[in-house]
Parts: sequence; structure tokens; C-alpha cells
Amino acid sequence: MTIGAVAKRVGVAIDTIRYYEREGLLPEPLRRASGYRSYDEGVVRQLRFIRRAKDLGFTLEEIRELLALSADRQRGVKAVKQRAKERLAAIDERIAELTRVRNGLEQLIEACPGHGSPDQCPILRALADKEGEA
Amino acid sequence: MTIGAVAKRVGVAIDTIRYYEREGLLPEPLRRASGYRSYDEGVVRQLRFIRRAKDLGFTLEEIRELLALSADRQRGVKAVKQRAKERLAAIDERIAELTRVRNGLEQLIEACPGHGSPDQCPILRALADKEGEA
DNA sequence: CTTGACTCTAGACCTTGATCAATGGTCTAG
DNA sequence: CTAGACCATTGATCAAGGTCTAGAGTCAAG
Repeated sequence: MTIGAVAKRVGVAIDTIRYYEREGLLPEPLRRASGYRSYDEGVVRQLRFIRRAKDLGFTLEEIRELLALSADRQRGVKAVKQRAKERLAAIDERIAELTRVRNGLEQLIEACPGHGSPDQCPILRALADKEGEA
Repeated sequence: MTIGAVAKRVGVAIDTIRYYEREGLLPEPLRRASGYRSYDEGVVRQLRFIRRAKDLGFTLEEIRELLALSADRQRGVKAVKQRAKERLAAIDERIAELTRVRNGLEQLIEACPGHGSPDQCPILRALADKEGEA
């Protein structure tokens, strides 16, 4: 397969494939005599792996590590599970943080009459002063 | 106050203050004869406003708008409340998305024995195949 | 006066994850 | 054979929100 065919099958841009290769997320493929990259099915699976991991919020850096771990038949599974747990904890933390912000903002909105002087708007007051806190 | 004093009081880098000024989030301050920026208390309040709004997830672009609205004594409050509601909806959406990802990841972790062949690891399988889905 | 800390400007650089442009070679259908 | 699609490389550019550098001027303490 040419790079264009791979890109079409996976639904990713050609430039992105070359970018992942540069970044070490994809192995360097075979080349035709002309220099064209020549891919087999493996790269399709690997690209999908990368896309799904990205959807789970892993960074490319972390994905590079996951790919290395998944190739390690000895310690791979344990380490992968560990990484996944760390990711889960990070997501939980982020959700908690967003929830705090959300609730603070909601209170401000409820307290705001939606008219009158800016000096009396709890939203603007919360932003301007330490008191009236979000 | 010099820029350095302001930076220290607010807990923000000097460069950041100059950056906000360039970006129109802070007014151009008075200058001494030497060219040094000369600030009054107002800038401290405004910088704190910016910092808190940023903590609520507003972008600098949105903050620029909030600052303009807060100065508009006629329509300001209504528009500010509207922006805050939009922000709240965006945060709710983000929380829902993160929660979906979180739950998917948790299921994978629970299903993973933490040892054995990478081929049997549900985390790696989920990433590699459409089946075994996260 | 001197020293060291502070400030000025313009512009380069950083991170992440790509995306695009320029220039030129290759492949395939007709 | 040739047009048009495809591919190669290098290097620039983008968004966001800063951060840092160089070279030069200024300020306050001793």
C-alpha cells in the first residue's frame, strides 16, 4: 500500500502518517525503488491503536511508551495496566477540578439578576474581588 | 508601581503582564520619563480578574470580551450572564465527555489481569482492535 | 561613582499535534 | 507520450499562552 491508501483506509491525513513516523510512533516502512513508502496491514492496526489511545486522552509521548510496552511480552501487560490506572487517576482529577469550577460558576449565575449595575453583578464581582468568591 | 512590583504582588511573570498589554487585556500604563511603565492599584485588580476568569476556563479572547462588557453599564450584566451560561454549558459537555472516557478506561482496567500475554490484555486489545471496544 | 538589580524593545523560541508550501520526482490511464 | 494524480523532502506555519534573549538604558544603595 502507498501512504495515500493507508491514509484513506484509516481516515487520517498523509502528513499525519509521516509526522507519526518522524515522532517514532510508526516504524520506518519499506521503500520502493522510487523511494515511495510501502506499507502492509500492520500499519493500519497501529494507526488505529494510536487513534484510540488518543481518544482516551493519552499524549503521543504516552502512546509511544504504550507501543513499546505492548511489544514487551514479559513486563508489558503489568506496565500497561499501570499506565492505564495513572491515566484514569488523571482523568478523575480533571473531572473533579472541572466540577468544582462548574459549581462555582453555576452559583454565580443563579445569584446574578441579569440586569442592573455591573457593580452588583456577582459574576463580575467574583472575578474582580477576592470576596464574593467563585 | 513598577512592572516588577505588580508582577510580584499578583504572582504573575513580568513578561506575562507585557504580553497581556500587547493582547489588549490590560490598558497601556503611564510611563515615567525613563520609559518605565508606571502602574496603580487598578492593574492589580484587573490582573486578578484575568487570572480568575482563566481559572474558570475562559480563553484570553473571552476575557477580553468580559472586560469590555464589564465596562458597559447598560448591557453589560445581561451579556456577562449569557457568557457565563455558555461557559457552564461548555464545561458540562467537557465533563460528560471525560466521564465517558473514564468509564471506558475503568472497564478495561478491571478486565485486565495485569499479567500474561499482551495478546490477552483487554487494554491493548481495545486499542488494537475494533472488537474488545473501550 | 559604581555596582547590581531592574526595565526597555524587538523579535525569537517553546509546547503539542499536526498541516501546508515549495520544488521536484513517479506512476498510471488513455 | 503526456496529463494529471500521487509521492518525496525540507522547512515554515498554525493555535494558545506565554517565555526567553540580546543589547541597551535606568534606578537605588553604599
